[in-house]
Amino acid sequence: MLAARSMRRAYADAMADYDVTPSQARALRTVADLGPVRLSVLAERLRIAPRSATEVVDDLEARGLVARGPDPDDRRATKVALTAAGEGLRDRLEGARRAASDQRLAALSAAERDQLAALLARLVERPAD
Amino acid sequence: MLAARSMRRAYADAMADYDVTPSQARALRTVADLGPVRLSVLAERLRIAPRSATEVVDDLEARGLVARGPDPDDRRATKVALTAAGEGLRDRLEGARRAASDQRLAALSAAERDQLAALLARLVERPAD
DNA sequence: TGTTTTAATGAGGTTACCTCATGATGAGGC
DNA sequence: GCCTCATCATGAGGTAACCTCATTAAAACA
Repeated sequence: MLAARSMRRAYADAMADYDVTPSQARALRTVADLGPVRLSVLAERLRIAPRSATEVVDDLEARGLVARGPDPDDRRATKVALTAAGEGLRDRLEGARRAASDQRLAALSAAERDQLAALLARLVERPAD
Repeated sequence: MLAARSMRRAYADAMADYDVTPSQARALRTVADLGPVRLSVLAERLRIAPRSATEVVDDLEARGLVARGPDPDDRRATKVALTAAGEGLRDRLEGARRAASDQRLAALSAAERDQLAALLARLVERPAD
């Protein structure tokens, strides 16, 4: 947990330059991953209430990073997609994240990194038994 | 990060039965670790503003888990210490935490756990260069 | 056709933080 | 010994990121 915390802090520091809150960065990444996505699906993926997703999207939209559009399959729903500005920021954030990650992981050799990844994967794959 | 998140969630679930918020649990652990401690030191250790430490301690004190007392060395300061009830709860929380941890780590052999611990320690010991 | 469900959002609340101001105390200069 | 300045906890008031519940529009079903 110590290692994870220090890594998360490194990520947060890397994000700090870009004037997005952690919650906005998470939402931006998720929208990028899912493509044009319904608010309710986004909420589920972010593990927040649908009402809260509305707010995060409001913020991102106000910053011009995402855009709301109609869902052709359901006129009640709204689809959220990245704008060009959103994609640009997403790429820069991803780069910063990767740089922070690489810097940390430089303490280990390639073989050790693989070993670590394998061990952690074993921990994760454990279902909720 | 995935592994850490799933572990943190397991911890949170384990805590959920005991009617303390994560921030209270953290403060309780920290007070337990530091013994009778000044509010300002507690704040620093928790990485929150001194004013915020006052609030957390207010909550814990209202629940009878910690008690404020004078600092013999400085009459401006207040020292916070666990009560008997606080120690009891701390022990129960620690037990739950350990149980959750053990359950997760059961996916690995003892040798693998040692290996994992060693690798993570290498990541952590990296100073902020 | 009418009822029920589902999608997003308005209204208002909570938690865990924050900053700034204040009163009491301690510490250094002279 | 007194004066100034720093430091301790806390009052007052604010914010971010969540929440629930109520509402409106549209879809699904019977």
